[in-house]
Amino acid sequence: MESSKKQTKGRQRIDTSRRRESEEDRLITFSKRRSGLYKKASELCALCNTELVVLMFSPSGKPFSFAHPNIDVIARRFLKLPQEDVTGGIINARLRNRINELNERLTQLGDEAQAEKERGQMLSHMAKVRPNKPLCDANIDELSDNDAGMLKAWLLELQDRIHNRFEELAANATAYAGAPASLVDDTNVASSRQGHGGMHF
Amino acid sequence: MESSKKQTKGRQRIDTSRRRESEEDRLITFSKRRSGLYKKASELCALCNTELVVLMFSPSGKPFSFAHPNIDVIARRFLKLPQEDVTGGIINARLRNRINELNERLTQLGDEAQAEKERGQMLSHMAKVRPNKPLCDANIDELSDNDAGMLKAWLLELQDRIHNRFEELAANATAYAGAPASLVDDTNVASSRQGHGGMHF
DNA sequence: TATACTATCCTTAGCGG
DNA sequence: TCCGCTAAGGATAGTAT
Repeated sequence: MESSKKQTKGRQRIDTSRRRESEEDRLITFSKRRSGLYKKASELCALCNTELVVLMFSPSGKPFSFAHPNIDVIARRFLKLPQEDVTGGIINARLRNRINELNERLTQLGDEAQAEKERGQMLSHMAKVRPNKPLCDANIDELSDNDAGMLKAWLLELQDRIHNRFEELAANATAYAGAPASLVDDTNVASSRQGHGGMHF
Repeated sequence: MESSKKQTKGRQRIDTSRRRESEEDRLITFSKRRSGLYKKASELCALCNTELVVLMFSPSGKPFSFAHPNIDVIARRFLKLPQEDVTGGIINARLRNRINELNERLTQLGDEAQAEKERGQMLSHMAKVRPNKPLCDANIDELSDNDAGMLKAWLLELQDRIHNRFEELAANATAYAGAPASLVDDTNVASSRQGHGGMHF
């Protein structure tokens, strides 16, 4: 057949240091690369027995997270899939996508407007706590060159930020969540914990 | 030339779901893939204007971290490199390695034995705080399926863990650090903060 | 909006210095 | 231990659905 014309342009080079122009492009790229990052993270966990947490905010301000190696085991239990692995590996592509979905639902407790609002609240809170220390993104690096005391101070600050963020999220979660907490059987969840065994961190 | 024999075997397929057998292999793989993960993270930050934190523990128990997009700017400032980018991009391979080194030094405040000791202390502490909730790796996923209140509880627990870990690290840091904190000019660092401008998270 | 496809670009396993 | 090299494997930009 003379249809030797390429079906697609294939992957094109982009400047990975420059922000994507279009908001839509940014969202698509974020979604794809977030999946890629999760995969890399989980592979690192599996290959090196590493414990790992990723926290991030999407371009639209939504929080996302990934945590730990054993997430696939938990996901199987949650998804009511058999624990034995028919593929011979720990995880396949489709299941991984399901896991990513779970990770996303895990932290999508507020909408974009809410996230922006919280961001403003956190900034003002931080200004109150340490008015002479702006605590910009740089601090972790700048502080690290000093001593453990300052690193500790930064971490306490980070804890405070996280705490306040999720205080807000928790306060407004009922309105956002599809079902109230009372519909979930807590004892059922608690009992399902016993079979896990491995405890790290 | 008849020397068409391959110089190396090139990249070989490995099972990314199975732990590397050799301790040395695990360390090498961890080092390489940690760099890769940092690169992916920084690209995601740059491309999508995303704010991002990665916390991880190496196979030997050492903590590592990566934070935020502007890390390269900060690293340049810290390394006393010119802010203008001669390569046209934000960052090149060599500089990225320097940044990774900084990230590593940032969190390498205790040796392996110390980390193990702390781990034990944290576990006993956690057992005291919530004796009926083992708080295994699974919790973040299990809790997420319930409601924001439980997610918040998990995060508070995580804060507690981080807090205790770094309380210990801070207490023992002077003995480990190469130089006492007084050798570092804090005012110099503080003044260098002003030029940063962007403040996120 | 998320998923599938594919050509192309990028990452990295295995070695060597 | 960390650096660089090479080639094979893997991730993904653009596209269509």
